[in-house]
Amino acid sequence: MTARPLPAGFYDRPVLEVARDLVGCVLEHEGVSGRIVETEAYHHSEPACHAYVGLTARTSTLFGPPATAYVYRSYGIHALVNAVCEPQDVGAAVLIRALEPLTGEDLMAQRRGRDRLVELCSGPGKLSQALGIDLELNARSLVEGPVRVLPRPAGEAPPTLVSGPRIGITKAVELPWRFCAAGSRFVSRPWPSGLLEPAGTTR
DNA sequence: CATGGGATTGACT
DNA sequence: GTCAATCCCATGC
Repeated sequence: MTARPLPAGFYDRPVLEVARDLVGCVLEHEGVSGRIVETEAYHHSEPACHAYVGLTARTSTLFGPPATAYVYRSYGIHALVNAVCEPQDVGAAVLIRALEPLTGEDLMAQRRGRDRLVELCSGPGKLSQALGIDLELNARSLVEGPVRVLPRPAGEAPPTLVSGPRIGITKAVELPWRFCAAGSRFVSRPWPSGLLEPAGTTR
């Protein structure tokens, strides 16, 4: 049987909670899917977030209802996928940064132009390419699809998390708002050894 | 209307 | 380690 997507209420919570809880869940688009192994949280109160500038044409999705996809173009080339969180009028989202491929690996490899499993979804630009997600899917529902997030498969234990600074930003670099499945080889970068820190022991 | 800066990736020294 | 590709959009004149 096919799992039902996470309900909208899952996203209508503090973005840091959602970022942690999304690790281990499954991102799916048209039969191609992967287990989420890396996320980052963004909130309009801090300058690394696009929503920091307030409501504009670009950020309207972020300030919209939770459980929608915020997809934007990065560096002119890549589409980055986020899950909008918190109530309407709060600009907050979780960036999906890496997946462990689960289904549709052949199509992923074809779209990516590479066949090594670890190179298919180990980065936010890579995974959107592998899943065939582009800017047209911005503002679409993550419950209704076509891009959906499914709960952690039944019987699967919640992953142990490690947290650390977010990648590739120049502002608010000190916030430890990146979350990875401990030990996963599918994350976008190897974990900095000095920053290993079980998320459960951080507050 | 012109400009500049990216929540990245892959190729290359 | 360095660096270019490439385009959306916020900002400022």
